[in-house]
Amino acid sequence: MIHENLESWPAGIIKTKHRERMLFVLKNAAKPLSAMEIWAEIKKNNPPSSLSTVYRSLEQFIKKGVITKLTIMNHELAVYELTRSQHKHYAVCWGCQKMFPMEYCPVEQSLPEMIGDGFQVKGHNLEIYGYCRECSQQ
Amino acid sequence: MIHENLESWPAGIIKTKHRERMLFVLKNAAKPLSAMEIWAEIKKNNPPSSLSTVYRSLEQFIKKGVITKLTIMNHELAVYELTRSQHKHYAVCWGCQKMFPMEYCPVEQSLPEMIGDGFQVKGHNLEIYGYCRECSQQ
DNA sequence: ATTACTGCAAAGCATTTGCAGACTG
DNA sequence: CAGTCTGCAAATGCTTTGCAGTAAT
Repeated sequence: MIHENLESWPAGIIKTKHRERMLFVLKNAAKPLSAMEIWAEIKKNNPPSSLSTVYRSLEQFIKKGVITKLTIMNHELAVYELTRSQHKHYAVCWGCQKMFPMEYCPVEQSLPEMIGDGFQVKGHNLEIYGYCRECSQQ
Repeated sequence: MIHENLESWPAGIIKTKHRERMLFVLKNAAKPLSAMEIWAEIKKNNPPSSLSTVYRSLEQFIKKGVITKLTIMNHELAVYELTRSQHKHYAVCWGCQKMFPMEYCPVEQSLPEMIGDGFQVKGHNLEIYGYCRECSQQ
């Protein structure tokens, strides 16, 4: 078991065991997690716990900007990740559904020129689709 | 009422009144439509009709590549649009939820260099978020 | 003490599925 | 005629909500 304390706690959110665990789990996740995946992790250390609590806490974190909710094309579940100062995009495999983080963001530098009509840009979401190395070989 | 015949009918899909109407509706839509919005349009001309038929036909069209399903961040509904040779992206307003089509795609030219690890790119999805002119003035 | 969080169970809602009948080619 | 589509109703599955009890400040 790893030490779970986070350096700082987001303002305006009451600290509980479950929520500490939630942030820890997301912080160490290699990919965005669904509510049920987060719940499964919490249950290991903090039973009892309920899915509805996870959803309610997610809602709080999202409202504070700590967590970002992603809805991936052709996935029915929503997934969640920590809001990072340097955001990531993912390549999603149509074969195995795995998500591969990408470092490069092609949108950043060309955004301003894209938007006319007084649209005030606050952020963006980009997903790449295709087949990962394993799935494309089959 | 406008003449509704489409120039060509997608191969491998049985032609019915409902489905002709579905494509017509999507062809003339200014934005991607949800299944329920499509259903509402169909009902005007072809009652009776049912939502489940719309979903089943959408599935067929998607499988043939005629229609593309989009899942927009922070919208709970999926929306659908005709698959166009020149794809579009949308700016989604956090205020009024309206979707504004954008002509420019910043991803196209820089895609190849982004993907390592043998990931075979088949497509992408990009959404811009923010506030439209009306909503940002409030 | 007051306010907010939690578990449980039930409700909500978009989407899917089963089935019998109707339509397409 | 065979195979597919359709409407209706019921089921599914993720997410939300109500409520009574518990924990946090």
